[in-house]
Amino acid sequence: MKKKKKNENSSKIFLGHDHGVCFGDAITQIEDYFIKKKLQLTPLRRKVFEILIEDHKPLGAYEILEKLGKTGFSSSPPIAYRVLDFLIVHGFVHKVQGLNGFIACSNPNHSHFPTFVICRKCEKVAEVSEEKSGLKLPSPEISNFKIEKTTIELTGICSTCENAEIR
Amino acid sequence: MKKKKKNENSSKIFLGHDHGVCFGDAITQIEDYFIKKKLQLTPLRRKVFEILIEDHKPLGAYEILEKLGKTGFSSSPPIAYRVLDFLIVHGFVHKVQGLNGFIACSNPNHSHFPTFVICRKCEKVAEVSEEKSGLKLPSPEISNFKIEKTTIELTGICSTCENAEIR
DNA sequence: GTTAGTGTGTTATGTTATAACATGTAATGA
DNA sequence: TCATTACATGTTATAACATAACACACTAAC
Ligand SMILES: [Zn+2]
Ligand SMILES: [Zn+2]
Ligand SMILES: [Zn+2]
Ligand SMILES: [Zn+2]
Repeated sequence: MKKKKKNENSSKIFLGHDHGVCFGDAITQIEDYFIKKKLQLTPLRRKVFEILIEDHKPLGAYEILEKLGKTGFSSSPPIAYRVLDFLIVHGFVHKVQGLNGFIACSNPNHSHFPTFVICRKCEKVAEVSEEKSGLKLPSPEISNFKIEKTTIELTGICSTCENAEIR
Repeated sequence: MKKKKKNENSSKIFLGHDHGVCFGDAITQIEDYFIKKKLQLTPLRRKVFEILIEDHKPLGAYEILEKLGKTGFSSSPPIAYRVLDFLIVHGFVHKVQGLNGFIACSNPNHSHFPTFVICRKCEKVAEVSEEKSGLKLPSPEISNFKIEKTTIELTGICSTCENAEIR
């Protein structure tokens, strides 16, 4: 039998939240991953991840630092940038270039090339998987180029905000 | 003698330069566009565009400022950022987010959603059109989101650099 | 118990971008 | 004619984002 599943969601990528994992799940996932990979999920790293997963929207490094400071950690810039780099390398955080912000991955624990859909008005950001976005990358052979990392960000206006616009 | 067709390059997007318009052409194109749209191609705007088209690679705002300073213009930051914004709005320049750099458009004068292919080793950057990239954006209706602007950047290693790598 | 690797902290600095205000010039139109 | 507007450029100061370099503690390995 054919699956219609995919298209059900794809018609409203930007509605609701496409939060594959929610708070508890996310913490469990990162714990498991760190154990499996023999990495240290230190209090600092855990805190930074919690800050990001909490309201699951992009935060600037300095916003994160402020929150860290309030919970007893150092709030000097290298602290945040180092931990963020680490979490990015291991796929639990992405950088949203267009906002100079950092966001918890919606579907971590596997390598992927996500698309970020960003409403310029309400500033909501959705992470959309390759399948759902309908976006297909060029095959490496064709482009004669080995893709290691992608930055794909679609900025515009979500239907909610568009309907609310007067112009 | 026939002219080489564009798709001859499409199997090697990243080789040679995918420079749809070269220096003279580019200047002519921007002149025509500005006249048609009744915009002022002032000496400053022209100079910034010339700087970018000259070696057609991404330059930082402060690199551009330095070059401006050497030719008698002001070299205070707002000068560059304002002109760059203007040229971006009118489609003659793109920002390469991954490099905090600005690059002259390879195929200006029409609206498009280009892909930038960036070699992390030689730092060459190619602007690839939607057709050539093989990359297809989700249709607006499907995503329930009106795309106004895209940032699509593929970072990795070009075949030339890969062949030269020891590892 | 020395060494190497890792994680966090600190100070200082580098890089990228914008806010706010000032001046000049040309077109518009009471 | 002379205000009004629009626009282009210039200046100063500062904001926002990011990294270099060094210090110190902890642990595991040798
Ligand atoms: Zn993700
Ligand atoms: Zn919105
Ligand atoms: Zn272009
Ligand atoms: Zn290369």
